[in-house]
Amino acid sequence: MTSPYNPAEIEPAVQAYWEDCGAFVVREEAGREKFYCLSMLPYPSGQLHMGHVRNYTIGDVISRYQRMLGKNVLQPMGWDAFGLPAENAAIERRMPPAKWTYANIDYMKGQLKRLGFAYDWSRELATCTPDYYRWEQWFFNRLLDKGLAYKKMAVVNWDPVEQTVLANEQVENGRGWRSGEVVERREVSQWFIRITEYAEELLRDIDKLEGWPESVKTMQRNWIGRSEGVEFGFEVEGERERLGVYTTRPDTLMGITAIFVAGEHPLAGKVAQSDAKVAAFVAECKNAATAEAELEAMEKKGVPLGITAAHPLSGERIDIWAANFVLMGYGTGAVMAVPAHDQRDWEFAVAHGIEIRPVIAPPGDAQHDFDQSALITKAGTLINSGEFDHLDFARACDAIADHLEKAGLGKRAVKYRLRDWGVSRQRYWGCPIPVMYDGDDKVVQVPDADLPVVLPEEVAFSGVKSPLKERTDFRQTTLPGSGEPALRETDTFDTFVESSWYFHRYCCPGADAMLDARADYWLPVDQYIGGIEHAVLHLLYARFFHKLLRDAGLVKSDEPFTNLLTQGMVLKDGSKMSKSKGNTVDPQSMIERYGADTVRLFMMFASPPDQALEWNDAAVAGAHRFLRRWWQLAARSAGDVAGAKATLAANGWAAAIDDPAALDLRRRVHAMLQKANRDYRKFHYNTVIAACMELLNAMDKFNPAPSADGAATDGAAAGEAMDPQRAAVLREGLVAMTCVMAPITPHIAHRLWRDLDEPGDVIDAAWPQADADALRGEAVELVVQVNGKLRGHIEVAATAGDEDIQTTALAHDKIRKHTDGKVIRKVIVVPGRLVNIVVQDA
RNA sequence: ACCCGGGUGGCGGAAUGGGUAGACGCAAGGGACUUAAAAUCCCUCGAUGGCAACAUCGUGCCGGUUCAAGUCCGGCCCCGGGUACCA
Repeated sequence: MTSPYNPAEIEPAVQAYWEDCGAFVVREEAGREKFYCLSMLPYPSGQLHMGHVRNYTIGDVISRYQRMLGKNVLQPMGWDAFGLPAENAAIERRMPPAKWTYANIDYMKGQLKRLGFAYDWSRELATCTPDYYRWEQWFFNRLLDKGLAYKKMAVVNWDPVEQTVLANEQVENGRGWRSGEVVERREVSQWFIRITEYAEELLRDIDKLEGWPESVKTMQRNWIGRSEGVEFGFEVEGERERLGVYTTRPDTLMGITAIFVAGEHPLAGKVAQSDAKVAAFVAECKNAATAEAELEAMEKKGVPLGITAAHPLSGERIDIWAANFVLMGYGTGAVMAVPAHDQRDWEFAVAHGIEIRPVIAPPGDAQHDFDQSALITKAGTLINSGEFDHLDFARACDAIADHLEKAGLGKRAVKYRLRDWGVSRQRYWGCPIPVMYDGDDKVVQVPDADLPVVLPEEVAFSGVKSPLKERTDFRQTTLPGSGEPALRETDTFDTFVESSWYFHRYCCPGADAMLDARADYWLPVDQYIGGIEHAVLHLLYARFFHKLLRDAGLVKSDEPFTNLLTQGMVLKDGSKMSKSKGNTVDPQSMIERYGADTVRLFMMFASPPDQALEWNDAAVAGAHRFLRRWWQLAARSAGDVAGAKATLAANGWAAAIDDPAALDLRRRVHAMLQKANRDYRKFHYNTVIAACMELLNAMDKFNPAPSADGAATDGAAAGEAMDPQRAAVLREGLVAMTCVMAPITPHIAHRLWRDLDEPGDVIDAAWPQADADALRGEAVELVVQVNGKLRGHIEVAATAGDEDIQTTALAHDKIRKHTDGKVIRKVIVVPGRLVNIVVQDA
């Protein structure tokens, strides 16, 4: 027990013990409360980075804590193994992506094990294995059956570096999320999944996600982008079809003084055939589309088409313009312009001399200068709108919408910003989309019995173009039934498809189906932990997929993640750790130097999980110092305390202890427990650790290390056995601290638990509760204020009444100094806290 | 522009539903031990004035509510993140 703290010896031994007894392998147990704790699975890039370590430490602390609360805890881990980096690495190293990926998984798994995470490795999965993706292909067949997956030509975001299509979610500021290159627009035949079919439910159910951060919910709401409005048409001279527009402000209908259509709008195209100026503008819009992203604020440009439309209510002739800011992809590609009440329309109108016609009076008596800006309000009442004058916003919208509907000119409509999910990728290293094409290029499903469509792993991979196109053994196949020749699809799925259901599959390892009944035992996930960067992408797709699975009868719940914790970034020198910035710290070197417990402790101590964490080498050493002091205190506090414990327990601890220092220490032990219990629930591990450090400082003073000359600095002389009562109280503190620290630093806790003669393993110890009796002191210290300023402290009996407290406070020397010669107006007593004496000059 | 966060010592960060601002740790300074260094231990550590006791100021800025405001209310400023011609 006197050996120095040596994590290099302790940690592998404890990990081997856990592995040998299958400590973290779990089964479904009917009637026992379950807890499914999930961390976002890593991409096997080669080695863990600090972001992973932080994410997985948080998940592990939560899992181990929940286990000590008595729950049946599932904490799985796996690999998001398909994706582009494997292809890049393959080109660089001239090895197949599969080989590179599996080698990385192997190495990173070793790193995770070295960190001591309590994973059930028997459920491990890698998304690139046919065992996994065959069910994805099977499910795609179900989506095809239901018409929820379909193929269409579409203008797509084309990443010129990655040579592939990107989803809208993967385009950031007009650039590819991974390549950072400006995205081009191309028309390609693509596979889509009908997420828009679920837009309403995905939006509505956000309200159920009480355990999610508000920020993430807001981002998802904005992304889905629901709006309510009216769709209606304008009669256009010389056109049979009406020109449809969509508006969320039908109340401003009488203020329309122009109509704007997109450059790609058919009407603009038609006029362009005979009008060179319009033709030039349309061409400019098309070219600008590519460069659009590069221009921070593009100039608002437009040309008149030289044709007019009839206002649906007044019949007035209104000019139609082509304008570069109207998007063909949203609404109808045409908008009504109300320059008086829309800032963008106002700017365009001012630049092109279009009439600004106010139809809303400013609220109250306010005046508005339409030469300065548009009047944006929903608070005014209508003017210049005939029969609709004097109506407020809500009534005007209703009345005008009713009018349009009755006249058959339009109808109320709900629109979403959300687009269907494009899942085709022109990449090799992904899950093959399980379809084929017959001689007429018609889509034919691969029968379930022929799944999986296996991706060939031994490939010569030299360039960016998918080797699948050249592999005739993969490409050429035959039609089911007839045996006629057919060609396989060579596109693969977006890797977000795999990561949308991996946590379902964790529940059902080895199932000879996509999922089985076990899924509903574990799901929904009780706690999900991951990076904020997935607020929309992954978390929206996963919610969507869960609903698809539900509607296929595979799960029962509506939402997959009950609670979500988004951890903050790991920073170094104020900016995010990244290879490109060259400010990374390798977790491996830290583990080798200090041990896993120190790295985990620092991660949890430096800041709360949802905030950014600043890496600090010196503070890591400080965390290590704490573990060493704890270890040493435990070592010199060993010895048999069973007898004293039994005596104290029999008589009631609080009543039986007569040593005031022991009584005080015991109060501190239980104060720590009270704080730890409260803060564990809030994920405030930094303050839990601070409370343990405080307790350690107190215990260190209670049983100090002998000084060099052999004499103890306080209390009993060195070598002399400690008073049994004191020893028992100290032991209680050490045991409590070991429990509380166990989820954070599980290796040292495991070893000390044994050394402290506690039964079983600390991973299964019952979570300790604070003893109210221990917290109740004989006396309490109160703060005394005069006019809100701190002037002194008094000690009163815990049972003292307000009268006594007041008398004691007023009698205090320092207080009298501040109250003498003054009139006492009021005395406020806050029980257990303070006394405030309000005085006034006489 | 809009929507979320957030501004507290030299630094990371604490502070139950208004109730001792700066817990805990890091860094720094001083001291002990040591031939020396490392390690360890002890002390100091928001600002200003004072030998000191102590006093005054202090949680981005201005104002308000209250016996009492980092915390609540109103108005601004700054930083981080997200979304943006969305009709």
